[in-house]
Amino acid sequence: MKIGELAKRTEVPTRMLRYYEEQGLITPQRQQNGYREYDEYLVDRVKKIRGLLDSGIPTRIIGDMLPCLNQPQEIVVADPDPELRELLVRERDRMAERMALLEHHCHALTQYIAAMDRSIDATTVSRRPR
Amino acid sequence: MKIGELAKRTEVPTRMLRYYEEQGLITPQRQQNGYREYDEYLVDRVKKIRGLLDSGIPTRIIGDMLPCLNQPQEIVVADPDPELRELLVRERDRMAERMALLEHHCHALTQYIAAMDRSIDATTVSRRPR
DNA sequence: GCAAACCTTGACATCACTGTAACGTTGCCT
DNA sequence: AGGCAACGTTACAGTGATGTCAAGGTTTGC
Repeated sequence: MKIGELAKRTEVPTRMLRYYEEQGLITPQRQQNGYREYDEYLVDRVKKIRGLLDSGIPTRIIGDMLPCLNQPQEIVVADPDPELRELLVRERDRMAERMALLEHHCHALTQYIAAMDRSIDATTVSRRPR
Repeated sequence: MKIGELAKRTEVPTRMLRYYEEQGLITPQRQQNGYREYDEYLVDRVKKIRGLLDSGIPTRIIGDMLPCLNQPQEIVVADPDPELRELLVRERDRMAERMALLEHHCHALTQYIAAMDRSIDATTVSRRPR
């Protein structure tokens, strides 16, 4: 498929698809006219890349991780590089930290919003004609 | 306290403290010699800023949110600006989304690491002298 | 009084986008 | 066949948060 279709299916703008290619995360074929030609399996791959970037993992590291996350179901690791394992553990722990933080701020915001709503309520009530 | 001490206590590099000031998130006093002088309460504030930035909130929006999150215990909202409420809800929802994503990838990574460990185990066993 | 440690501003670099300009290709309609 | 919209291409510039470094002033400790 061409870049536009992939963009639609992954909800990742074409601009970024080209960027990921520049960063070596995907390497589509080329048609004779120079258009990029994307294989089906890249749909999943792009979604994965987005997820990882959203989790704060830099492209450089994503490049190392992608082959790992490609494993379909039964995960069998060919070459259990201990250095890569270290990297993955570190990143996972950082993810966990970020989650905890997010949770905290999420909660704080929710409370504040609730307080705002109560305040709006009160204002309405006090303004009610008697 | 001076910028170095604040940096140490918050684990935020001095570069960033100056940047946050540039963005209007903190406004320290100045000593006669031009050195920045930070009040105690800024320690918490800076930590909050970091947390929010780590959650993916841009400084522009943090500026609007900070007064809200400052509320000590009993949250009372003076001026319940509905536009601000909208903003907060949007950001909170985005936070929730990001949390879900993080959780998913965290889980995937954990599984992969476990698979690596099993693989290492197997290798070790198969290599064990009989 | 001198060096190390700290502070100042300013400039340039990086990373992940994001926008836009300038231009080529394809598909469709009349 | 002409024309035009939709789609593709590269290339360069800008942004936001951050890193790094240079050149210089201030403080502190020996």
